[in-house]
Amino acid sequence: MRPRKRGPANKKATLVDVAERANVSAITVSRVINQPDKVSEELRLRVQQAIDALGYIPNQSASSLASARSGVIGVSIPSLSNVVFNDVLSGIYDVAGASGYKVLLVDTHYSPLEEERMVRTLLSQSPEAMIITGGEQTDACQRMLKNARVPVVQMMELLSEPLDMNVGFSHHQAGYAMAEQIIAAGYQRVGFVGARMDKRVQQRLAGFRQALEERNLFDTALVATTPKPSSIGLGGEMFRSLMASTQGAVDAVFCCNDDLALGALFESQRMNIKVPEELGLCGFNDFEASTFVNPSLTSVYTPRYDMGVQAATMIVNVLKGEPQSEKIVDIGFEVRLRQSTRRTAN
Amino acid sequence: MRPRKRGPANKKATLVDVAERANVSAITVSRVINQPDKVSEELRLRVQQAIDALGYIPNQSASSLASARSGVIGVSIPSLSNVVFNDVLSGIYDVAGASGYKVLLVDTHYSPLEEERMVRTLLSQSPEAMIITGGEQTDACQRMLKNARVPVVQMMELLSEPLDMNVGFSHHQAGYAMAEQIIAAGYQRVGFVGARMDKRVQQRLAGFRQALEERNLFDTALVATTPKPSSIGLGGEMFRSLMASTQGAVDAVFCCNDDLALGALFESQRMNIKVPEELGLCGFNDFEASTFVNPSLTSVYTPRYDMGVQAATMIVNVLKGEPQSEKIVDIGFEVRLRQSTRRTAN
DNA sequence: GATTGCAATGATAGCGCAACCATTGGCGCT
DNA sequence: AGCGCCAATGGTTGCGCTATCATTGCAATC
Repeated sequence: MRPRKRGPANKKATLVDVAERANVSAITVSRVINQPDKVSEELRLRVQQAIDALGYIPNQSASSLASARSGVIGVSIPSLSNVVFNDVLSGIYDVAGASGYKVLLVDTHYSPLEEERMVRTLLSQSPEAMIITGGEQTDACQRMLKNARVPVVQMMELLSEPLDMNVGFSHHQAGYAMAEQIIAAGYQRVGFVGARMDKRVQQRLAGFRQALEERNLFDTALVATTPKPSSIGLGGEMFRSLMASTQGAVDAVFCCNDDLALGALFESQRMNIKVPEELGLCGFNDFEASTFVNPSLTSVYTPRYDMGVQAATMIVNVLKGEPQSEKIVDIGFEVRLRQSTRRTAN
Repeated sequence: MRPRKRGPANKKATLVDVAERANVSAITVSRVINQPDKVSEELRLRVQQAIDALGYIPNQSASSLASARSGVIGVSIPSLSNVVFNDVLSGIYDVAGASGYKVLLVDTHYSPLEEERMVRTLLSQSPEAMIITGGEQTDACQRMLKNARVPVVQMMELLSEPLDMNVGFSHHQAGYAMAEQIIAAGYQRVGFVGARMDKRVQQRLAGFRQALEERNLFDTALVATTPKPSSIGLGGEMFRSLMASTQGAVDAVFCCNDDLALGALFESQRMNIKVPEELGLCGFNDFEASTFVNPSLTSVYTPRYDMGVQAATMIVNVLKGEPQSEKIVDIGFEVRLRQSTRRTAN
């Protein structure tokens, strides 16, 4: 390599440049940045001055390489556009940021193959820990994660055999609980509307189905699903088509999330179907709108922000070397009954 | 440093390990990874085999350090929980991902000081480009960005003096246009409900105000603002309190975004105020719910996904060395009139 | 048949930083 | 006084990779 040109401010300043200017050794500059209490007040000020004067910004690549610490937590989620992950990410960012970690985020578009590619990308950044979604990684992906020898949290759902740590709740139980409540509210012919149909949605459906089967109320004809991504518009469409195909032989509908449920609710208004009197309606995740819409929408609250906080906290604690309390955390859920299932008659 | 222990798989595999196993030089392995066409078929296969066998994952820190290319685009947004940025991020991620760039994302919580801190963090990762939000960076922050000598896109709004590139639309014009439409629909006493009141919301308000003032319709008493973050719940509260404080002397309300507007709409339903007959209502950003709610909500559509795509595309083109068409792109907006301002009488 | 050109591969030398160990000097203790 | 100790600072080395410049061998050219 050619000797570097030494023109004026030709290149970004390095540790050595700062050291020269402050008339100290490079390692002292490094200490000023990373372990300021190990440096005398006087030197620290002198060095800080040189840093400011040169506009020095440490090169994290070099630091990572030399110290084997990147300060990065890799996070993989299946969808950036699904609002559910916003809240989770907020929790992760808040905790990670407060502990000085950077978050490198990737979107797998609900594809295990893309997830594998993305995890490889993340691992090449030498993250100190990983937070990933669910448990449907490819074998190769799981192997990579194990070889990486960093703490891993799988979040969003409870797993029977997590790779390492796990925080989530049982989507099966949640689906079951919601179904029970619908029935308890007096509805009998309960339909299901589901989109995307990823693993977690399937589990909700399974829970729902079990609750109904136990009471001999389950009817496949009342279940409508699609691999398309959820949206309010889709919820409306699916609702209308379910009502048509069943010729109204449905007295309640459980939507696999609140987008669909809101769409169904708005559509039912246009169809002049009275909710909750003629039809019960409920969703999942409890978005803010569900509280405020008229009638307010029954839903299953999922502690998404807390889940993100929990995931990041587990990571940070392990990285700090603190004793680990729990490897698996059930963050729970909460059925929130509102007007949309409050059948007055019956 | 001590000689590294050579136990079995004691450490993660390196380029050299792969090279030894494949019986080639290290640089050849590097080529197999980065410029496969420069290596003969035979060697390429042999090396690939070794890579797979060892589960080798390149160390991006070392690569960045040696090549001065990180493959990272730094992105700074003011809020992770504001859904508006979801769409923008989706666009950025789609384009960046397709071009092989990683995205390092930070959240500044609408604070210029935190933004400065976060930009410093981003720059320490040697990003090849930066995408940041708006133009209210601190002086120090702007200086850092200039010294970094990487392409920078400021997005979300049009700036008179962008640091480098700029993509957005005029919030002033958008506010003005919406106000014009409200008036054209026959409303006269138009209120404004705004939350967060960041620069862009202020510009919307300024545009709104100008349109009303030009017609002698502006009345400060009808403007309600708060620094709190927007939400549906807040929209309901602010609407109710505006109606109370003005004793109903308002015949339309422009909310600075759709969260507030939906909250206001739901609240108006509970207050038995007929929209659009007794009251016109409109929002901003055009969330999906606005299309489907009853009555459907007039709003200003903002091309958020496209804006993300545009920002990332500009970056990628510059990085590719392609001739740059435009440094400043006005991505536009579109007033979408719906039922909530469709006054039947008058 | 000698020359040129190019494709394929290798050797060497850093990139900027921090781990490690060494050195210095001052302090408290017996 | 002599010893050990610790705080403050520095010198050297190497983290894992790629830019750069060889080197090799072979085909195409006249």
